[in-house]
Amino acid sequence: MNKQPELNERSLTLLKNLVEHYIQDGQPVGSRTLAKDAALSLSPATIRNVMADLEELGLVNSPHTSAGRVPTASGYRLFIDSLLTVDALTDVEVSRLQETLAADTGSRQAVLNRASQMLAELTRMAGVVTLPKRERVDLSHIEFVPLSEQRILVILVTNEQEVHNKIIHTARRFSAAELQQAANFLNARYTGRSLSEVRSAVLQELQKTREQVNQQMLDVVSMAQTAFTDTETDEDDYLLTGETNLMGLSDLADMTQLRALFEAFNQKRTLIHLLDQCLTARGVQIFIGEESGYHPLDGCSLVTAPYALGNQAVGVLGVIGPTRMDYRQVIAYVDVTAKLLSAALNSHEQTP
Amino acid sequence: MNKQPELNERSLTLLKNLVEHYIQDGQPVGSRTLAKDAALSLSPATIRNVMADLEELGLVNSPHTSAGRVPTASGYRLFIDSLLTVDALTDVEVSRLQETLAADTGSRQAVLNRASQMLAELTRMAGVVTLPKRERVDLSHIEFVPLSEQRILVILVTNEQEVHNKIIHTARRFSAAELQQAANFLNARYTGRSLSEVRSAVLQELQKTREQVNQQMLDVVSMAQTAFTDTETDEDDYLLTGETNLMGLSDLADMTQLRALFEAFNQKRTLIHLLDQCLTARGVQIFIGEESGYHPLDGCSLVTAPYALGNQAVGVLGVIGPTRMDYRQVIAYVDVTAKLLSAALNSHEQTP
DNA sequence: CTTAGCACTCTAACTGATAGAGTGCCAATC
DNA sequence: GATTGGCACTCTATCAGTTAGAGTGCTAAG
Repeated sequence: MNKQPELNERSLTLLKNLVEHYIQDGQPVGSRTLAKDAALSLSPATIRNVMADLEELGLVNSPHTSAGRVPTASGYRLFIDSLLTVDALTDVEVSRLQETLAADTGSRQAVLNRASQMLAELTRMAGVVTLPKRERVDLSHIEFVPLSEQRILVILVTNEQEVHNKIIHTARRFSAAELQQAANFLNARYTGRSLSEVRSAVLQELQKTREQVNQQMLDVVSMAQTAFTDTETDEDDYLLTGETNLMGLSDLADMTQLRALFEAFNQKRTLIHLLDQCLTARGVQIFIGEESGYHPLDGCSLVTAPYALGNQAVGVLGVIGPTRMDYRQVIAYVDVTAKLLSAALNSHEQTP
Repeated sequence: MNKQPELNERSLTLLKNLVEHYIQDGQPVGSRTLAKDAALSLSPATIRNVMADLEELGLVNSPHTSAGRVPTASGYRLFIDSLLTVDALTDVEVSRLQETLAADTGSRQAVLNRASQMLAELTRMAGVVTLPKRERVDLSHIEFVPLSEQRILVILVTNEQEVHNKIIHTARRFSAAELQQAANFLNARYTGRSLSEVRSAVLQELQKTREQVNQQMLDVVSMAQTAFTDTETDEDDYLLTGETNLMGLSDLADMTQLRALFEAFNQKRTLIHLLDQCLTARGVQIFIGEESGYHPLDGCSLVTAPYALGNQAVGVLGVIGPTRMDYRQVIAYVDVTAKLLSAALNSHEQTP
């Protein structure tokens, strides 16, 4: 393999044109078509030679002997990374989107949901928004409510607005007064501190108290310990809208494939894992086809961008659609939606 | 129209055979096929005459001139109401299902979800379970947590286990002590009584108190009033599983139809309304095809049965699938699942 | 390096022929 | 009068054969 084909300007331009054509029509594009529209006037024959090179590099593909060429995953990748120019949206459009998103009503969840719907509607594909990771969880208030014999309902208010409920079973019965006392103790002592701080503080308390052999105190502390464990791990979830847009896109007409995709949407677990990987990326990130290594997404691409709360990226939003999608448009929409969502959440945070 | 064709025994048997054949093969069934298997030995010609009668009555249908007959919605209806014999499941099967359902772990929601999954798995179609209507909602505990200036988090525990959160805005600022006092007052006075009782009692209190012109008390009561409104209307929802089973059923291969169906699943509102209608029915109820008057369900049937908590039917479960489904089997499964679910919920209730 | 030309391949679409299934109707039969 | 056998007719699915079009690969010439 001494022959290492160069990717000169011309080849790249041709690849770009090919991808753009294919994205528009969904048909394999032949040399004649490319010869016609390119600013560089070349004969079909020349183009065929270039195509042969591109095919050798694995950037394009022929479905059969005499059909035009189709970009491969690598072809899309090169196109997106080096050839694609994304136009910013007009100010008018941006502010229209902002209005939709920030329509003042609603909880944080409602805003996230609107973002997902907006993406789905704009792109006519599936929109997805992960729920924000609560990086710092501050204890606002804790309350114990006795249910039956040894069951106690723990109500945990964090970050001034999020409420968690948890039923715990205790070794012995606690009186209402005891519970009240325990809650008062914890509230007075730990309000405003982060949950992890509280957890370790309570643990220390446990050791200190053990020395003093105060049985009641020890009970309370060990109960609190139970209450604080695993409170954060609940909501690893996402909001998916417009999945049905994916039906009826000719690219995903394969029923079995579509079914696998929808089952994956229901499972959630693997997809959320994939989305989490996008959290650390700076801006828009794209998985093309099989790149994700996640089988149900074969034939699909995922375009994501993280959104922030404060200065910290806490969640990811994006669009799922067929590999043959209008990346230029989708990237622009995903990008601007992420920014608008960050803005909306932060302003919402300041004036609750 | 003086000719009113009789539906004699023979015609009914033939209809029954026809429906059963069609359910199995999905192919229009012709006179010869019917002539072969029927216990009553008739020639195809005779059967053709009967078929002509059935067609005139709108019970069967020919897709085109020379194809066999297919049952219409009315045909299915007659079949289900008068001709179908449902075998009870074997004890072994029932107890196997019971084990799956009652696998001791989990909240009530988890049990409902397992029921839905069980239905989906058994029938290979979509299973649906509505969340129970809380007919009687008893106050177990109420708590007020001050958030910021005039925002108060109300935590309402009902029926010993269900927790509702609600943020209310108040006219003036309340101190933590005041809130504590208010909660104590309400808990002491109203625990164990139904929410609607509490609501009206509080209202009376409001009037009585107004005469005594005790401002603080009045504030508390009016706040409680706010807290108790609209607490019940939240969860009209259902658990749907196995929707993806519907893809790939040849009967629903039509993309646009399938898409409408899935969109309806997402909307939830109309479907829940339809399901609510089944709540009052005694046992298994069936909507065939367009009977529901609900367009996205065209071509689908809905088989439901209510389930009970105590002696009161509080929810509905069922199966959604193509009109051409094995009703005998599905009805048996839906029926037994409803009974098992009722049993599981009630035993769960008694030994929490 | 580029281009024109040519042979070749593959697909999509149309055609016609055929077999099979099923009906409707009529006349014969029980 | 109900039932049946026979026959003509209709509709569908399928297969093979044909054609047109698009596109490629290769080669030789500019």
